[in-house]
Amino acid sequence: MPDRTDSLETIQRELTKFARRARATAARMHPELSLVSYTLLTHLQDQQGCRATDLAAHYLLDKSTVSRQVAALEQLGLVERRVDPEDQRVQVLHLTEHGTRTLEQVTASRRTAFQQRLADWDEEDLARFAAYLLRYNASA
Amino acid sequence: MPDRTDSLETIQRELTKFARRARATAARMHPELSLVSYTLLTHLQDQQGCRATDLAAHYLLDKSTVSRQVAALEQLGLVERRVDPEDQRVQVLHLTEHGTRTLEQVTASRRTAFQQRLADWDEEDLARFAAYLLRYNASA
DNA sequence: CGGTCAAGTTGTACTATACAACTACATGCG
DNA sequence: CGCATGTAGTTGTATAGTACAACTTGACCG
Repeated sequence: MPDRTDSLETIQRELTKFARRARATAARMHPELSLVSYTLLTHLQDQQGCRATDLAAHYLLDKSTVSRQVAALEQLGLVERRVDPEDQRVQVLHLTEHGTRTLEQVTASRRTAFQQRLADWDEEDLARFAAYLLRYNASA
Repeated sequence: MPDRTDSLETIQRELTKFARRARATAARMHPELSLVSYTLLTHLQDQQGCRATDLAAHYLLDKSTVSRQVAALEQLGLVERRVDPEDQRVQVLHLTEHGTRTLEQVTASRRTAFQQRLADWDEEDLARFAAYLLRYNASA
């Protein structure tokens, strides 16, 4: 078995390799929805709507970045803003019908890509890999 | 145990989460060396020098992108070009002394960050996680 | 030799991003 | 109440990274 240092080195190298490719791959797969846009939409879906500030905090993005991303998503008709009646400063963001459908399509095709890529993994390895990734990300 | 679909979903979600954060984290950690520059330098180190075209092919980047990255690294004195005597079109890229030292520093501090983050993982989990990442990336 | 191919550079454009300055609204204290 | 301070979001500006297309230079083959 490799020792601790070897494993750390490998983890670092392979995660880096993955990160480098991810955006480009995502962009090629879905020219219509960047990795960032995609994750913002999934967050809106999971949270059933949230504020721009929440997105910025959750994804460690500047609020100006989120503001522009949201503006673009709104232009595309994927997202809509509803002013919070409790606080006029706040815009609660929601997926539109079109946004929901688009997200479903992209999610489906991403899922297919992952399925193919992991087709020859057995169920136990998949479960363990998933658990490790969760644990890793949770430690951030 | 989660079923196959659950695991695939988790893997997809967690890898995406990681990818989204990686660049920003790397940038904060090492303002002097972006994730891309860092990986280009490590490739030069591993390969003991290579051509710009090789970098482009390996990292799925356009040759113009690599050309500019390399120009920047040369400006910083991290990389030098040596025209291949066999073929005047080719520039073989090498780390400079300064490049080697800078890369070592960044690598060391990245290693420390990973060590801290994975400090409470036991050796077996690390080895397995490393193996899964290797296997995953190899399937690309 | 001349045509075709390969390596690399440069022009141009676009996206994602940050930071700073600003507007609009909210809230709480004197 | 009314101003001070704080929060949500937008806009101006700048930068990095990237792609694609057009170009230059050199290699190689028939």
